[in-house]
Amino acid sequence: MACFIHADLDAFYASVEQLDHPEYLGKPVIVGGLPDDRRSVVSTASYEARKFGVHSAMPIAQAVKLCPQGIYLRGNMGHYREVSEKIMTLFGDFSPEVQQLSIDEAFLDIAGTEGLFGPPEALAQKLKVRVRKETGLTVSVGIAGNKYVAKIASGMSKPDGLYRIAPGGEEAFMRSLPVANIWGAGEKTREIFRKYGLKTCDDIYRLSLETLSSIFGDASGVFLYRAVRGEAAAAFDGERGSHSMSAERTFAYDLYDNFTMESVLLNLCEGLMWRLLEEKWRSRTVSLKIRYKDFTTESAQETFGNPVTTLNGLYDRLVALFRKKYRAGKGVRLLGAGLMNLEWAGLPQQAELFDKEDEKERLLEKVILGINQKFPDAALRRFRSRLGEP
DNA sequence: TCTGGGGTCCTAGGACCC
DNA sequence: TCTGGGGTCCTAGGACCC
Repeated sequence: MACFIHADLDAFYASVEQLDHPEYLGKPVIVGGLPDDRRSVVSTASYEARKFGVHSAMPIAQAVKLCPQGIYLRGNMGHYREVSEKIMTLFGDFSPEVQQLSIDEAFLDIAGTEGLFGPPEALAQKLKVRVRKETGLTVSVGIAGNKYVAKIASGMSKPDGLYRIAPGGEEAFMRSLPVANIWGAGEKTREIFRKYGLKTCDDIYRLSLETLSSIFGDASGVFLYRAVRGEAAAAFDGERGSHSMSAERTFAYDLYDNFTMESVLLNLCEGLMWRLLEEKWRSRTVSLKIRYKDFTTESAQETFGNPVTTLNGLYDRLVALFRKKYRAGKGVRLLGAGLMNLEWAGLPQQAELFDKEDEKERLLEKVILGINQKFPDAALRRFRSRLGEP
């Protein structure tokens, strides 16, 4: 019998900070930015902070108004990743099949583990105790016959909860919920729900697949049809399709100057190139993102015959896109760069793809990109001068 | 109170080929 | 002589998630 656990750490970043700084315990902790950081948003709010109405994605400035006595932190992603890895390893002791969904949540396939850990609730209880003992963190757990329903269940058990949907009870469970509980239906979709007077999953359940598809489009129609029946979501299964990597930066104050903006693009390229080499990916498609001061967002991408092999090559392609796309004089609040359709590049390359000069440049760049991880400013200056900029 | 950063997936239209 | 149908790749924009 199929059985899945969804394990989700409670207010992860804020909880880690409270563990590292016991003086924060019991206090409203808001990770995402300092009170004076312009244009920052809340990444995670501790449960104490949520009582004031502070929640994820809220602008820091608004959080400060709601909760002036809060402890505001920018956060330390590297540290959170370390803690996350430790917990994911621990999850591996309870199931051979752990599917990490994000930094703070994972699915565990626990079919056939009964002999070792007892019934699913007993396993979940042991897992919660171990996470608490070894890290001090609390985790909320959902148990169901498929991943989708397990995820909904864990969300309803927060914080520090445990919620099991009995086998076969998935459909009745989903139908009993308001539409707000549907994972995968965000603000825009909820607007359509309101427009059609759909308040509960049962309201959606009563609509035919044809009706749902005509209202929400083919893919979303099928998704909703299955979701309210408590059926597994394709999104959580199967092998991932195409990969991409991107980097972007929002500026505290809008930029107008091309030289400054192209410096930023170079900076973004360095980070991407470093990761591309580290993670052994290859890409032929470069993308650019510009968000103007009025929040309108434009993007451009171009696919080339040959993959990106050097920082110089990546920067040249990105700047060409930028010079074509940027509406001169408009204030820019965000610039982004990306590499799409990544392919595994771990296999030996065909030598003819790269000429000798290119190969020399790649080796030099790799060394400098490495240095850049430690001394960002020095490396940036050096590259700018190499690129012949003023 | 103006709206982060890093991802995935979907849609619609165009180019191109058979 | 007035225009099919399917498949694939590409691009721009959007919705959504944590």
